[in-house]
Amino acid sequence: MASAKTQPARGMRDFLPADVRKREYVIGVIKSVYERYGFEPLETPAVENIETLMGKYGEEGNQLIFKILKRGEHEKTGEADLALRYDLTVPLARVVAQYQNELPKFFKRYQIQPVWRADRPARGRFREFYQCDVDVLGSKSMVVEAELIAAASDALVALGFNDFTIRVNHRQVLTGMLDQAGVPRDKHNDAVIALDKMDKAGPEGVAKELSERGIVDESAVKLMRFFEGLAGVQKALDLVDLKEASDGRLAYNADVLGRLVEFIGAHEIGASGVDDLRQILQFAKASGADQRIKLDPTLARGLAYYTGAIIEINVKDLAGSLGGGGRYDNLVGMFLGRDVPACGFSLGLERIIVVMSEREMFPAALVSSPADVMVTIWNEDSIGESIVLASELRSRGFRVDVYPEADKMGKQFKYASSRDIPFVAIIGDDERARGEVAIKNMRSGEQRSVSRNNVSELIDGVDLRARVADMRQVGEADDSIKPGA
RNA sequence: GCGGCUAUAGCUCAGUUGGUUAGAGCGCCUGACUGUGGAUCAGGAGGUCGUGGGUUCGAGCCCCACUAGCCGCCCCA
Repeated sequence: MASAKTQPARGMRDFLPADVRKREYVIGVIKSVYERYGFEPLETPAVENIETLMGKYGEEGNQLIFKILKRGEHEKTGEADLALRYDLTVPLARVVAQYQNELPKFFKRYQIQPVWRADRPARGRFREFYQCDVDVLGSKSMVVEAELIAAASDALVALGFNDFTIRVNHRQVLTGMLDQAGVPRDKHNDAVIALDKMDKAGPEGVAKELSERGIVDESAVKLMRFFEGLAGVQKALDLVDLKEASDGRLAYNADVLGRLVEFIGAHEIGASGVDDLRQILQFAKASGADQRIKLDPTLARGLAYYTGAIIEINVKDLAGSLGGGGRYDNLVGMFLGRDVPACGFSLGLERIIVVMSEREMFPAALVSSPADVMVTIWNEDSIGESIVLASELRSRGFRVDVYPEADKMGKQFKYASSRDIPFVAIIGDDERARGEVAIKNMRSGEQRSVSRNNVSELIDGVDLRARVADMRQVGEADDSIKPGA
């Protein structure tokens, strides 16, 4: 037999049962939090017309779109007319433009589906991956930003995260800062890319890159002085012994806001951006999410469609982000010809899973066995009886596996053991003669016989509803499992 | 797209300056155990050393290309 390549395509993955359980658990938690915020579900096709996607993500984004060649007689032209969706935001904008009359004035939707990018795979980065998006369309109010931040924050907390940072910036603030520093508009992109590397490359690295990207020294010095000022604030706060770490965060944000006002001054666009940030902090305070927020004037984000606030969530042990989003007030306009204000946020499922696995944050119940009870088969003649017993147990709510062959008892027990099934039911000749069934508790090793009607008495400690409820709870340290188990 | 590292049994890895028949642990299968898993013991299966070329009397080892994976850059969820 010829052995073919069995790996999935590059950057794509198969999900075995344990993987799927983890994924469904995370999706379930996120979904329930999103619904608690009044978001409604939406699904869109994997494939979009290529014009729908092209030009929405910037130059780099265009290259990373998975394109689908024309089919049939046009295939040989090598042209593409369809493409796999690159994110969930642009399809949403299309949907809103298409169904504007059927959707509510303020459309709050969540969408958890895969997207595809022809990117190079890396840790936490795949070519097919799930995004968990929430977006609000129809309002320019910063209440939207604050609520999205609170929802994403709640979702992460519900999954057991407590150390994430929600970085917030604003496209208009970036514009204001760069204008005030005297950076010409056509160099804004270059400057932003350089500034974005502040946390990795440090001030020296950024200064060097600014100069390499053709930002004149005078502008660069103004910018660097500002950011060194911010770093100084952070350093000073680190030295103070605060009661709560979040107090430092709040003090820092207040200070940054003040410095931005000062730096941007009367610059109209910039000042309105700073005002947005002020409001976001104010509204986020009401939900308590402000303690997670860190204003970060170096945050850039690559997607071309953002117009206002930009948001990104980070944890220390992951180079990339756990999620990101922002305001995109004129993306819908590209489809509709009339702007609809919008803002959204996306959590990256794969990255959340990478970090949760490494930190062993998944609840133990997740890796539990595929069944509560396995019914053995005594011999060929008793197969029917085993199936009847399985049906009885299933009707009582147990998850029941029937060993499919009349194998040696040892084999059957070994199989149940290897699958971590907690109870094994046996109806052998003796049991049958007495109208009983033997139940062995595989954890304790104890085995007892009871009449068929009382079987469930011996299968204790198993309650599907309790298990599901347990899974939904925030994972505690001693409630966790080994990754990859 | 760029730079570095890696690829040997199902898994984790040894493998000497290039030299007969490539090893270990774990796992798997069989038996000790005619109605019972985990522990122990005995035995067994499983590798064209990622793929393709090259150097050499001889390559798991050296060289080249390709593929896949990891780390960094770029970008991103």
